[in-house]
Amino acid sequence: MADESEGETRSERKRAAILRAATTAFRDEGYESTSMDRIAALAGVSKRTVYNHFGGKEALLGAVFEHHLARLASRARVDWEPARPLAAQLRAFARAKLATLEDPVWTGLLRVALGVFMHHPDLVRETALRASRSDDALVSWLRAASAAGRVRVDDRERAAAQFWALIKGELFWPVIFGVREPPTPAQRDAVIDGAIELFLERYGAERPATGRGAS
Amino acid sequence: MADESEGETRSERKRAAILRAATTAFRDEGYESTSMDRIAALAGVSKRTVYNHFGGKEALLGAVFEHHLARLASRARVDWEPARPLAAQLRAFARAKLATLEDPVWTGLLRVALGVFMHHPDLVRETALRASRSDDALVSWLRAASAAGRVRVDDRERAAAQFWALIKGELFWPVIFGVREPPTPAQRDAVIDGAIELFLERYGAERPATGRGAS
DNA sequence: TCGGCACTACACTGTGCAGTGTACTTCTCG
DNA sequence: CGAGAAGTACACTGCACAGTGTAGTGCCGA
Repeated sequence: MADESEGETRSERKRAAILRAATTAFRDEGYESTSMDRIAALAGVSKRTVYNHFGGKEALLGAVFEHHLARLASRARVDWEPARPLAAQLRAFARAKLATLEDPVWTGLLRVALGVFMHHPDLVRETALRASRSDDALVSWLRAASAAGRVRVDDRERAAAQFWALIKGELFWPVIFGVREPPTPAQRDAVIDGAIELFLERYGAERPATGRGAS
Repeated sequence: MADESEGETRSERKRAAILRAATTAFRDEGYESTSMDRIAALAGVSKRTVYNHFGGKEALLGAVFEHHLARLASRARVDWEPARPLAAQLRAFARAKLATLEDPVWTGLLRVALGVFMHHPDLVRETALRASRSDDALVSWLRAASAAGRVRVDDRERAAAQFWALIKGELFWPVIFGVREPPTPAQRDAVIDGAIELFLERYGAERPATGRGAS
């Protein structure tokens, strides 16, 4: 939590405080309903300082968003490992991506940011591209697995999209939109396993028997 | 286009005009950026009249949303037909649901409404429930198909969720969020076919090859 | 033709907020 | 210590807009 406010310039400390304050304010109150005065107060900083650090309200939201995006980007990635069962590797993919879901700060913030960016098609597109960069990792993985003869996929893009659709459609969007409670780890794994089963039934090339590989 | 402004009370005509104006205004400008004055002007109606017909801004958005929801709800549904191939029936499901995507008024409006409702968890839940009512139709369909021995599905809810996740994940969310252009009919059908293929490979019982009887 | 309902024009309140300008204080670092 | 960068307090501009009150006008049905 308070691990980023140590041993820095006064300026950097202030900046961090503002970002933290803005994060919770935006998340809890929404964008429009959060005033810059409130953020300043919450950060224990003068309003002027907020404006000295960030161009304006919109820029501040952008900075907050970037900040957390970067924070989350430092999550593990998955590489092709010939020796490991396909299901296990796919599970790792899914878990890594869904790790963001367990970060309530992020989900709340994303909700708000989505609402705001929705009216900024350019921003959306740009940010979405960066966020879906990780989706591409699965494409590479599929290429490797395909070369190794472990999956039979002609259209890797589509297969990857399908996999993510299965995962996100059940676990991500419903949570983002508040239609569903965040899943328990057990539920989450059940969905992931279901998705992997569906996926490998079609694309997997190694099916031994009733290989519902219990790991 | 102008098919709902005929032969009605003056009051009803005005009301319709307001709804129409609000629709385009909200869709084009977003919720916050649209003033009631602007809607009134656009509808060729005095601001006071707007307030006489609708409680306030939020209520107006609600009414607009309801209006179009009702308009779209008058779309075809799909029933279990033993004689028809599974794939064809599923395709009908998918097409019916995606018909809304071809209504640009609706997508634009949904975008805005999502942004607003995002801060109203109760409203979201209620509306989402109504909107996902149609998902349930697939569950019933699966029950019938299962009883007829044409599919082997234990968890129908999950299977239905997976199907919709496949469809929406590739065609719905990306369009709503403006990450992707609306698909051409050809692209749309390609995705649908891909989803159906994946789905039936696992759940279809009329498939010759990879039989996983197990039960 | 007349009564009343719906609509209009418009002024007006009240608020909330983004963003700025400035004189003053505090911190930090050489 | 001393200078300058950064922060503070606060007053203030300007605006946009939701929502209301009212006095008058047009419309529609009986």
